[in-house]
Amino acid sequence: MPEVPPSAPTGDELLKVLTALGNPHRMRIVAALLKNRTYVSALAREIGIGRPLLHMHLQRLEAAGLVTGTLEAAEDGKTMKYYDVTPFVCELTPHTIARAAATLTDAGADTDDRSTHRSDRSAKEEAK
Amino acid sequence: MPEVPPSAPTGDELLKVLTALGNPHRMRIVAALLKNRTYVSALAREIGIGRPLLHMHLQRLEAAGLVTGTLEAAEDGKTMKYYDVTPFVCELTPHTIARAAATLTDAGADTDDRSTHRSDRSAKEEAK
DNA sequence: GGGACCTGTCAAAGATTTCTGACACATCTC
DNA sequence: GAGATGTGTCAGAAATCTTTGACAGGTCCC
Repeated sequence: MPEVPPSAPTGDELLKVLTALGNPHRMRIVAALLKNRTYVSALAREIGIGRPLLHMHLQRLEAAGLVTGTLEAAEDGKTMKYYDVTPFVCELTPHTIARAAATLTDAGADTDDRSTHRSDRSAKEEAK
Repeated sequence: MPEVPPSAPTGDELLKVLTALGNPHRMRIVAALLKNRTYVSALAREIGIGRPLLHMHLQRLEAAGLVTGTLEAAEDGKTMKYYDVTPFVCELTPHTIARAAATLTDAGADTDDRSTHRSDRSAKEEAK
């Protein structure tokens, strides 16, 4: 989905993007990185959060394909990890969502369909 | 943000939309409602989840302005709540995110800026 | 009245996400 | 070596989200 030409994302891809972006810290991270790329420690100071926490957020964003990190050696020999934002484009409309929802993997849950759902009294029927 | 002409959403609005959409069930709900509007109980059966759960998800979607529910009286006198999807449009790009992030309220947290952050040993300095 | 629908709400359990404080390792400078 | 910087990881607490079962009310039909 991170490609510049807006292609139809699979359900799981879009879901990952949405959950990645649906967090104030991560929105600010994208904003900060768009303004100017930096390395982890500097970014942590700029945003005002701890480094382990930022690390986790960056991983989430990178897993969704929204940012990319590269290890680079500074002139003084220190290795630092610089992050850049991916120029993603994603149109969010009912249609887009529906299209994506059709290809949702639901990974991690039962993939079968035996009806063991319902909760109310309106459940005991339906077997007849 | 739910307006048809894509206006710039505030940070909190966009955040609400993203967290609302970032859930497989809610994506399927939007998809199902786009195909044809229904009432809560029928939708619960169609999606295959319990009614109280669906109720919660619908509330979340409605709070984000993505769907709207209306109580309607059927011909036989039963009152049922029909839901429709709002024709929202939302362009998701680094720029959009950055723009929204600038107006993030961060409601529910400290709104001041006294530096009580950082975690590593790399924190004890910075005051000098 | 009893049964089949509809609506809503609540409390508690379960599962995830978020956050923090260590820890370990590296290089460069004094 | 000590101190300041950078990297990464881990375990556990804290907060949030998701899910379920039970309960409340309503109308209609036999």
